[in-house]
Amino acid sequence: MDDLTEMLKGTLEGCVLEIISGEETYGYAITRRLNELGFTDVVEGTVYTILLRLEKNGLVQVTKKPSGMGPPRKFYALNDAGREERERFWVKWQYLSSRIDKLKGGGR
Amino acid sequence: MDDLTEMLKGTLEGCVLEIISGEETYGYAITRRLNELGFTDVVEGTVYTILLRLEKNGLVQVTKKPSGMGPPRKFYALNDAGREERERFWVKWQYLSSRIDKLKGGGR
DNA sequence: CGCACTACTCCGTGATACTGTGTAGTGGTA
DNA sequence: TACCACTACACAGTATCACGGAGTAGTGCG
Repeated sequence: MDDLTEMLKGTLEGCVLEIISGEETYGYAITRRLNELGFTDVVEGTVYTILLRLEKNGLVQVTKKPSGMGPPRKFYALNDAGREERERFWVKWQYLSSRIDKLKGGGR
Repeated sequence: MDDLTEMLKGTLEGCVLEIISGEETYGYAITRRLNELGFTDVVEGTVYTILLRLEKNGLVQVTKKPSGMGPPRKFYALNDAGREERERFWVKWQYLSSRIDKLKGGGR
């Protein structure tokens, strides 16, 4: 798939929120998960900027744990604000995708 | 619907391509059409920057016509490159939306 | 000891939608 | 005439976001 970066703006953060909501996890693993899910070109640098942003915006709770497989990991879990933001994201996604699909189908 | 601007990045241009592909039209009318379609916050300034970009990238053919209802209008129509770009846009949209929906549904 | 893999940080870049302001043409109305 | 509303386009500046690249560290394997 050729370049999706522009299309991912605003949605990738929501995807990360969704992944975190499933289980407490960390940056490196989130990147691998996104790659598995078809977001093949998403790299670590991108995910870490999103995670720092989530932390700065108070949407996640962060816990540092030793790894055994390398440096310590920063585990992320959604707090209440994070769960609300995740809800808002899905509402927006639903809204947008329905409008786009309507436009595709003739826009009537 | 609260702010969709980030989510629109990369998709709004495709929407404009789709609208133009339906009929030769002009900036002001495209803005109204987008508003009707549910992209309520999209304003003229945004549409004109997209149209200028499409023209600069050689995806449209432009024809100036007098209006009778105000200043002359610049009508836009897709050329071959524009039709190809439109195709690529829908392929990308299909790819992205299917991945996101899969993630939403549990990501398996 | 070097290399691969894991794991995080940070600075800069490019693309995009948006904001605000300005210009201009037409028509209605007081 | 003077004013306003609606139509129609242009452009400079801003914010946000994903990404690239480089660097730092920890573990284990040959």
